[in-house]
Amino acid sequence: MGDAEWNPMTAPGHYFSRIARGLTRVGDARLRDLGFATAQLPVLSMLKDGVARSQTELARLAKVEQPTMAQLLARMERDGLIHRNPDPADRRSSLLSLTDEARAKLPAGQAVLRQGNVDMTAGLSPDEIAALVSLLRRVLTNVEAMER
Amino acid sequence: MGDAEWNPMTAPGHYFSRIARGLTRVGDARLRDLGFATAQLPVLSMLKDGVARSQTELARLAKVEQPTMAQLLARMERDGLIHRNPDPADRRSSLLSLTDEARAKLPAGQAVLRQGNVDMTAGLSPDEIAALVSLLRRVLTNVEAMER
DNA sequence: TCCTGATAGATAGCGACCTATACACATAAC
DNA sequence: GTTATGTGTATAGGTCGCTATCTATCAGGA
Repeated sequence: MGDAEWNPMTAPGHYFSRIARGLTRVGDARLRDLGFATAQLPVLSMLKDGVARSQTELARLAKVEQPTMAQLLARMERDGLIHRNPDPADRRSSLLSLTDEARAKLPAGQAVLRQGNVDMTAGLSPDEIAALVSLLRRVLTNVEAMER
Repeated sequence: MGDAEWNPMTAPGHYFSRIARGLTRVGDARLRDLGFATAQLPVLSMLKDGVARSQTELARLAKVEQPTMAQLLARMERDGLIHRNPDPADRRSSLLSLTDEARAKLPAGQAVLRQGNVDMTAGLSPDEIAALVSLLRRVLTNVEAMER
């Protein structure tokens, strides 16, 4: 095989990086007027309807490590999107919930991300989109298996 | 539609982020013994065979912004992977090239990344892999169009 | 030749991700 | 009850990506 000519830029793996970075850039640009960032939307969505959750729970659900979530939440608190209340059942823990401003703007933020998902599959038929999602799921399963 | 129930975690876009991060984590772990990082491989590959390139050229080819490449190259120089020589034709510019150590270890690093690309498509038929790459290319084209 | 606009790099500052580690509190085991 | 273990957060330190901005040099046209 032409392994001597193998180029990391044309390997499938690199497409994931470029697509993910591009989506984040576009998403952040489109969300900026709302005062949101792409990485915040999972948290905001998990706290909607008045649900209060702990930092660890949010990290687990959003699939990031706990210190990553700690930093993200610190910025969101700084920016007035969330606030903390002590967990009455566990003095180590705080429960996070949305501020009124964040709750009010959340639907618009979700709409922006939804539109981004539509835009990135422009020109793909419903069958092709379904095939893509199915393949992404299988690749993600493989990648998670590689981590152990 | 069930838009009220739309969840960013199950949107296609989020798969790209998780797959990309997972691939980077796995790649970095597998490359650590070699002293390489995933982000360095494009640079290393572009400088193989004694080719010397400028920082701007490397940034353009690797599809990252110039300051990103500047930092990456600074770390690589610190770690003894590359060195700079003044460009005789342009006093603003330096030409980067590989150190002997980096050149010696490059094939092993490329093999690690190649294997990662194989592992992440485990269980996919050649046709499915081809379909995935084709879909990724189309999505990337869409994402790049969204940035303008 | 001199000015003007393009280009190469450097630097500052920030976001989002990671690992490793420390600490406080909770809980189970004895 | 005391001890051991587990769990929730915090903190330190590092990589990689971005935008914005600055300086130095180059190159073309008046």
